[in-house]
Amino acid sequence: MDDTPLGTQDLICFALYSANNAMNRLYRPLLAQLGLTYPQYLVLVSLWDRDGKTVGQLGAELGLESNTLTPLLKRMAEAGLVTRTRADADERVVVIALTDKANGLKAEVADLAACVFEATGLTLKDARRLRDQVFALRDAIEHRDTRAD
Amino acid sequence: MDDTPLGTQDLICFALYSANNAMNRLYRPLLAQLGLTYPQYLVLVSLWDRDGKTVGQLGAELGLESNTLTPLLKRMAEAGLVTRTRADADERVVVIALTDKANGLKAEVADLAACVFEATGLTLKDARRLRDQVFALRDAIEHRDTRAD
DNA sequence: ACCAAATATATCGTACACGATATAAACGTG
DNA sequence: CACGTTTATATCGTGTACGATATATTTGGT
Repeated sequence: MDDTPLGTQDLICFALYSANNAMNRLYRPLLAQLGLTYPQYLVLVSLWDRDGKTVGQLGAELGLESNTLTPLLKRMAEAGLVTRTRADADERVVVIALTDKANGLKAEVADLAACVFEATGLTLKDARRLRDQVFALRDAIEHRDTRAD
Repeated sequence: MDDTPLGTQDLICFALYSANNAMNRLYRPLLAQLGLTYPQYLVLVSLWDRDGKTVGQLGAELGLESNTLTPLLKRMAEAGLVTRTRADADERVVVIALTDKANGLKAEVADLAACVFEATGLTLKDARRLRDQVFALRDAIEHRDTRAD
């Protein structure tokens, strides 16, 4: 019927894709000064909220699985940022805990996050609204059976 | 002043990150049936709008550079989806053109895009508004001198 | 016409993401 | 208390992204 000549600039998925890439390009050099990557930064933020999460709990929060998290956490452990310990109660579980070195980065990371927020040019209110809309979109596509088979 | 105990769920960058990951997880199995990855899909959409773009033009549109595009386009060429030709006028430039095989995917890709849009659960109006807000955020962080030195 | 600077791709190394699969520990039902 | 099932993490291969760097072509000033 309609030819729907959709260009890349019309797609909401491309908006997310290119905005996420741009955000990474903004974060990368700042985090590199601290020896961190973006997902490693997320792990720190998550553990500063509550330390001692398991790999599975981190994955549930960040939307990642062990195939991504295990090597990432091993790199963080090698860098002296976290410890990886098998739980006593259940030997399958690995508990991730922050080191003093990681806790020492807290202030610098807070500055960096403020700097990034300022770069968005958004008011706190607008940022919250946009954030929640993006989360809602994520949840919509995550919890949907595509029924494509 | 304030300790701002920001968790991952408070960050707009994490909203973008996790929504983009979720979008990829939605697209991936659908595109895999057509032998495509997500950025390869973007290349097709871009070239369906106007065929015969150079690597640099594709990069400007998609926000990527030759370090990402060159291997990606080589894989697409190996898969028989595009041709890569040095321009006569300027031998530095590589022109990317669609093959018949790529054009044959147009209808299936259109179905797929419609399916993804439906999964967002958004009205056309809301999707456009959100898309433009996300693009605006991207442009804000892209065109800002972080002045972090 | 020469040659330094600019431009367009390409190459390389690192670190994600992810589907598929493997391994090992804990659990449950008989 | 055996043993199949479930659960938690790990491993592997592929394909991005990206900074840094390399290569090749073109351009511009003299």
